[in-house]
Amino acid sequence: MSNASVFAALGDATRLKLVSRLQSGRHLSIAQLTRGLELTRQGVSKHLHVLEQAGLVSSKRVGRETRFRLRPDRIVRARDYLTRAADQWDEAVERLKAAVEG
Amino acid sequence: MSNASVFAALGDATRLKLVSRLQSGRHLSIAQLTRGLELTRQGVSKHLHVLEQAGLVSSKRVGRETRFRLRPDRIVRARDYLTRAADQWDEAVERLKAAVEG
DNA sequence: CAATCATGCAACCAAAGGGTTGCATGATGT
DNA sequence: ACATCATGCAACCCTTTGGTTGCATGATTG
Repeated sequence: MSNASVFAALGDATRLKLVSRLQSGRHLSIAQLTRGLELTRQGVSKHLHVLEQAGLVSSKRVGRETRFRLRPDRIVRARDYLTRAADQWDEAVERLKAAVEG
Repeated sequence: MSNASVFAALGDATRLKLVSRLQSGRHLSIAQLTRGLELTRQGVSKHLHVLEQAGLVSSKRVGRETRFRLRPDRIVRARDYLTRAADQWDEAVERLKAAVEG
């Protein structure tokens, strides 16, 4: 929900890998996402739940498997937050410079 | 250092507030940064250390106080990472669309 | 229907995190 | 010199987190 929880969800190497793998645009099952990670299926499942709680991912039951897909809107929101942060810093520094020179 | 540690550092409401306050562009002491936060000075000090370890902030001793300033380069790097993530997702979805239609 | 596959749920565990208090130290102001 | 201010360091505490194992359940396949 909040920006902090989105950043917290991204603040784990395993979860970043999951997000990266979901950038293929496809719906992937937990078993598929577990492939290649040095981690049990349940561990991966927990990470996916964290990503879902943060709104970065959504899930849909398809038969006996649960498919996950990326929700890029939250990523875009987080990116915009950082863009504004960087811009505000630039502006503040410009103001300070002007104040010193003036 | 890594992207994950930068996101992890940003994944806390208190640390986001500290970053926000440092966007003024000035060097602020721990005591100044503690003002207005419902938290002890030592708590704030720990958070600042986390931000510094992640490279989001740097510190300099000035007399009896330690001043912190923002290092926007790491923020920009994190923003660029999210930008690429969103772009790659868009491209992947376009490819999937084309494959379905074709 | 039986075997198997994908998952969820619960219990459990060690480690990390966020917070506090107490004390030591070095710089400032009177 | 003395009192004070800003900080660092260490110990401690409770909660969260990242990970596991074991078992139950619902879907698939033969």
